Amino acid sequence: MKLSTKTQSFVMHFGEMGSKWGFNRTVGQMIALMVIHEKALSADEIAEALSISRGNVSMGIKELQSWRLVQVQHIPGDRKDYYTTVGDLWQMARTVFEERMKREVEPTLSLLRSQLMDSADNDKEAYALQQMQEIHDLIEMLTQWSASLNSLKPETLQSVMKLGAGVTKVLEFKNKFSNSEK
Amino acid sequence: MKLSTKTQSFVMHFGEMGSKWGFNRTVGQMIALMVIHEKALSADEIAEALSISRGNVSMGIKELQSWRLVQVQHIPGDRKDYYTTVGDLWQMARTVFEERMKREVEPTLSLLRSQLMDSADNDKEAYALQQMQEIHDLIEMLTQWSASLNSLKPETLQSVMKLGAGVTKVLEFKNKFSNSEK
DNA sequence: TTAAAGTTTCAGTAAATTCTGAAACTTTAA
DNA sequence: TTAAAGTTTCAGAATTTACTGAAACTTTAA
Repeated sequence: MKLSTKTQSFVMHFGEMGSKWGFNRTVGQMIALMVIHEKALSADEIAEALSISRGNVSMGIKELQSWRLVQVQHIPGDRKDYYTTVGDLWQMARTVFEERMKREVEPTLSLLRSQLMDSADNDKEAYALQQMQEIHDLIEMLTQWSASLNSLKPETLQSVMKLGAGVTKVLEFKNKFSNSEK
Repeated sequence: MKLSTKTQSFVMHFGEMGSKWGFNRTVGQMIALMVIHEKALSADEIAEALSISRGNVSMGIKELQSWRLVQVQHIPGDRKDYYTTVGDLWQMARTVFEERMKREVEPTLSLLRSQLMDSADNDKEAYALQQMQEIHDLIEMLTQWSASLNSLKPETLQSVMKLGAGVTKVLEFKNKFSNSEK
């Protein structure tokens, strides 16, 4: 499988960025390849297209499956496994977001909760705990907010986003209305 | 400088998570230390508290300055540099968000734009380009939306967040209103 | 102006992560 | 049942990233 120049640089770029997005180079390349390739790919095709070892592909697929980004597809009469991305791009973006929250935020929330269980021994620690409390509250708020938005259906979410900072106007309006109601 | 047990585990946790958040272990520990320590710290104090080399602290400070998270503070009659976090925790969260967008998203947007400049040579490439266009549009929408929210003042942003998925109700209401106006 | 105190840099080393490839394991058609 | 095709695992090699510590540089008080 030969990649066109444009395809090639797209795939390589996702490799470079991969580490910033929570996976390693080859995993980044793999998901990029699957996204721009309409048909499902076998592990061998992936290895060939990216010039990486068969073992590495297998590791990468496992990783992408743990991210819920890739799934197996079977072709009748062919016992090979073929892999494709799960859902459309919107769905994938949501999934990546959810998984990153789970991996990057949840462990911290749970550490903070346990630290905040008991109280401070001295002034210095009191300040530290106060900061931890603030961080906890902030993260929790962001988490709940994003979870509630993520539960909207794509179209709705899209119109909310289009509104942008315009929400505030709607907010003011809502306040005015609910006041006049009383 | 000796750290209490709670402080210690907070700092170490930020070290572990650091890599998932875009910096390395010691940089993560450093920012955690500064956040829970009320007074500004000298490089030597940081090195001692974390048992890391002086050179490493210097590197880490440079990194945190490039993230706009840490600034120098001078104490009259003392020629040493002391370091503190920039702004309150809300401000820091915004800054981290902005910097991560800049580092994790902008390069991809710009690659996609350049790829989309010219057209496809064949069907396979046409599909690839179509996917790239979709990714581009999606990222751009998210970017603009988050930028517009980030421009709100903290209190406003907070009430928008508290509203959560409730925005949709307000949205419907707004639609009804603007229709009846016409 | 100088020397002591403070700060930064960076070459080399250490540690962590990623990748390869061969061996072990699994599946299925004959 | 077996052997060929397909798949997965994992120990060690390669690569990348982080860290140390000593040397170079900068600042300032005398």
